[in-house]
Amino acid sequence: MNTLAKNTLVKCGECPIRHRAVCARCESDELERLESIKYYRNFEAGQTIVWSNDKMDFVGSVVAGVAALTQTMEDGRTQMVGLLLPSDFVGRPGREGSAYDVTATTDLVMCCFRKKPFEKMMAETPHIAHRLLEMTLDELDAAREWMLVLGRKTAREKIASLLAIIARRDPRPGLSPGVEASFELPLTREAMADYLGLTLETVSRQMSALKRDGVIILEGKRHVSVPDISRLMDEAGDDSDGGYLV
Amino acid sequence: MNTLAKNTLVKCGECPIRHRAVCARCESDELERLESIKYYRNFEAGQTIVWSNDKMDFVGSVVAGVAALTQTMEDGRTQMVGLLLPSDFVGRPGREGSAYDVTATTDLVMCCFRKKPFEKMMAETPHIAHRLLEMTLDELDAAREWMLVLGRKTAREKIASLLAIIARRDPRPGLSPGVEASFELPLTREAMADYLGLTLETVSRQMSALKRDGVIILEGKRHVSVPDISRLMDEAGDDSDGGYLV
DNA sequence: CGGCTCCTTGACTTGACTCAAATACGGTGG
DNA sequence: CCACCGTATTTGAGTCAAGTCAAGGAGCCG
Repeated sequence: MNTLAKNTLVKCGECPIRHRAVCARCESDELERLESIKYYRNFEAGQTIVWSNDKMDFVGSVVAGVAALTQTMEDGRTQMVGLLLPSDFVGRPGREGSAYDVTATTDLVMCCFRKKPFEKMMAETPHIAHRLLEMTLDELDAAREWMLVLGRKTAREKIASLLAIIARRDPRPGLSPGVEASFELPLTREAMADYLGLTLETVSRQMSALKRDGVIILEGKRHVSVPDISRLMDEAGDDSDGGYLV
Repeated sequence: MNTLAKNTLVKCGECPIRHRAVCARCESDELERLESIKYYRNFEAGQTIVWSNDKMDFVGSVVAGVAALTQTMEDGRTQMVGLLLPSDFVGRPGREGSAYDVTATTDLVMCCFRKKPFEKMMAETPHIAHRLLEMTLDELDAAREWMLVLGRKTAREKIASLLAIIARRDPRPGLSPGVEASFELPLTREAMADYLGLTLETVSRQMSALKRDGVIILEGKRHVSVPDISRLMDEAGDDSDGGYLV
């Protein structure tokens, strides 16, 4: 985040998410056109980006940081329905409001496009529409995978699944010997609970249990090291990648 | 189903899902091209249409009947991750295999397109790609709504949510006075359980409870009548449409 | 040194699961 | 038309995983 100071103008060509975001397939002339309708916005951890049902006058990409999509019932029960990491897309072209609350769970930088011009451009440049279709299909797959987690896994498996996903998307190699992955949790215990359909007490207990059983190593509350990734995958219940067949 | 006999050739112009399926926006010349690469297939209730990870050489639309997408863990736990009703799309352009098992839960008619020609056509006709994007975004919204059901609702609310969804998508008006909706369940108790992340016993108990409390009227195991839809919505926990505002 | 917020842990409760049986229904063959 | 079988469903009794309620602890900042 610190590398992208507030209101810094970044050339699309130098953008860190250039090859993964909705603009991934654009040619340089298309990028120029995008540059003319884009602007950056910064959000602090905890800040709401859009409220559910509010009118959105932009769409955009997460450049740095993590955001969450959540749904809330009248009595306050809430469920996170999406976790947006850098390069993920926010907003739905062709619809006025947001269907969910969008909240920054860490400090965040968004690359925003004014909505009308973006929609016009999408209609005219298949590269953008195709990439957005591809990304939406990927998100649909991720949502469905998550339905299995929510519907059928135990609390312990749910926690392990979440940790495995974060470890996979943040593939910093282990620092010390005997540590295969190591990362900072971008979520509070409560946010984890909202993602997993659990209470925060249950999250805390299962984190402690995984630590006690040596599946993870906790340094402070948020830093997680994983000595053996395939062990973690086993705990998650999807041992399809248990190590065989490379 | 009976109106579409096996192997009957149907002109796209006369197709019952013409205006809702992936072909909805096509012009008549595009429809002709689609007609040249399409064929119909019939499936019986319970039959598997594609196995997870199997190669799919077609994509297509459900014309009549209901199909389910399911994921299964090694130990047999299964979760339904999608319910495909007429006009819904099956398969993912640009990917070899299916990510899920696709099963017919009632007798079913599919309009299939050979995959390669369909992909080629998609690249050339924005009408199809745009419609598919729109449908995929709708499915993503539906999947996320379902995540709230799976993660945060009680068994009783889950059942009520499922019944409300089916009642909404099958808007046959009530036959008798004092009945606002009435429909045939396209799922067994076990399939309902797999959709809702419950056991079939719990589904059965909650169906009995809703019947006892007068929320629904059961005739036989599968036919459901709803005397008061807003009551059912209340039971589902999303009383946003409680009846006010229109 | 309070006063936060976030997290952990303990004790008890409960909603949904498991195991087990009984019942309904549709179809088949006599 | 009826006896019989297999599948789908209902119902009961007991258990357990996760929830609720209630204290504490840890780190951080003014």
